[in-house]
Amino acid sequence: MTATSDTSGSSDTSGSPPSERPTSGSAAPEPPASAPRSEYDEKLLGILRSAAAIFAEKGYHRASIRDIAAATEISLSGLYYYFRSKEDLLFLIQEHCFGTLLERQRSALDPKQPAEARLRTFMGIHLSYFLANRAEMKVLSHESDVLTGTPGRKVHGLKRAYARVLLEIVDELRPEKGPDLRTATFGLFGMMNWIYTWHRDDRDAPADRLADEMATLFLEGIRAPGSARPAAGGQPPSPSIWRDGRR
Amino acid sequence: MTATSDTSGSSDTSGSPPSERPTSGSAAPEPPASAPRSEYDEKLLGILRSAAAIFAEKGYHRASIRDIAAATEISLSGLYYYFRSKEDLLFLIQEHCFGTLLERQRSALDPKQPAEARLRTFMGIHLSYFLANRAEMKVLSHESDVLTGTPGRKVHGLKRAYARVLLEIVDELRPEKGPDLRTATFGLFGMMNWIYTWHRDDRDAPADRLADEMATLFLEGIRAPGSARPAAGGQPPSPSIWRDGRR
DNA sequence: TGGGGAGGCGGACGAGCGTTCGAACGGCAG
DNA sequence: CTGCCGTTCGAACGCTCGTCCGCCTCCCCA
Repeated sequence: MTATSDTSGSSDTSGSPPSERPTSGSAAPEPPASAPRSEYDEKLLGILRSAAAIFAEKGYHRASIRDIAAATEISLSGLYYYFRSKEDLLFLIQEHCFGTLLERQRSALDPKQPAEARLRTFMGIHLSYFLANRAEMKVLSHESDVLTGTPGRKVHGLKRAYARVLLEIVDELRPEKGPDLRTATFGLFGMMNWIYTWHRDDRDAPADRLADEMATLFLEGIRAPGSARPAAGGQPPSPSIWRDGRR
Repeated sequence: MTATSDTSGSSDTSGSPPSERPTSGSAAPEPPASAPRSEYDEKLLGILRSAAAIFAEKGYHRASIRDIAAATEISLSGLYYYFRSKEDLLFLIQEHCFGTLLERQRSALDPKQPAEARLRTFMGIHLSYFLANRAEMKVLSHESDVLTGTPGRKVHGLKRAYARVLLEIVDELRPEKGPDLRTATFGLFGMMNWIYTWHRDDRDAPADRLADEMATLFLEGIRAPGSARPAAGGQPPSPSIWRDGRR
């Protein structure tokens, strides 16, 4: 695992208004999670939150900076004091979310615990963060391939690091001739990440119960003795109606 | 279940170039799936396919009609002979895909078979269609809330009907005090639909094997005796770093 | 008291967007 | 041959977008 603990390095080559990008490092060792921070940071965080909500609602490309200006009550041009471009804004949101999530998992997971307990911890944190920050997570899922160049690579790296955490847990859990590791792990991710598609606070269970139910389902499933016997009748190859195979 | 078998009704109020929208009804009883169709239909289908690929790659809003014109080698204005607007184009893609998928499931599922076999059939069809028409499915997932008004409602209805098919199967499978029906079903959908995010033909299993592995995992999981004991240590409520609960 | 920088704003710019219009082309019916 | 109709196109319209420029207002510190 490459030491991805650089606080702000690489891409921040220029110097926007406040010399560089000020204190918002993702790996700073501040113990209490709610430090007062500077007024600049406060405001930036507020902008990120509003922007995430708008990106989630309308999609990144359809949302305009003017929309964000209206929501934050900052003028169009005034916003550019806080980020360099619309892409930069998206990057800040994605990096902040993934960074926070990764940090939380790492500090909560105890390697000495058995894999099952770690799986439940992981899922609990993942789902509660997901449901608490739904807009941000939708942006994370939907606009994952918008960013290019260095920022894109940075977010991609965070994502891969995050996935690796779960991959390792699942790998411990997986019996000899169980399902394929990637299939099981990303299947589990799908189960969790699909949530923003259907979950409604007023009729579905809260995060911790969802995590429990999904964890149980997954744990029982992955421990299947041999396999639940694929059952004879699959279905014929059935040609695509899209005229050809569409690859 | 409301009789949602109307062939094309409601929204097609106007009359675009060829009188109305010609033969492409989703419930027409043509037995061989590969009818030659008219030249107009051929060309429209080709446009839909190209457009879906572009929408999948760049996202609906970022993709321009000019992009589609370039891909199809039809002039910008010439395209408007085949659809009324960009939204209409998206609608045609979504309706076609959901309609095809739903139709296939309905004709493949035999109510006399046990629930487990039906689950495997459903998953096999779903996953193979997904992987064969990846671009279209990405569009279906990503741009599901772009359409408004009548077209939006129509696609939404297809989606709900499709979900209901799986909901009913899972409901049969689910034991007394098993997981919540919606959680289990949409968890399963998530497992399958997340695929376009990670699956790569050159390293991951093909659709039918994926379907088998996921089905086994799910079947063993949902049949868990009591439950796999939620294990003492969850995690504390842990306040969102997004300053407040972000609801 | 005065100078300077952080923070903010109105207004404009060029580019790209979806859509439309009127004209042209080719084959078939009269 | 003449006229029509399905099909295609070039060129433009009006609009919204991201971004930038210059100017203003405060407040802090010397």
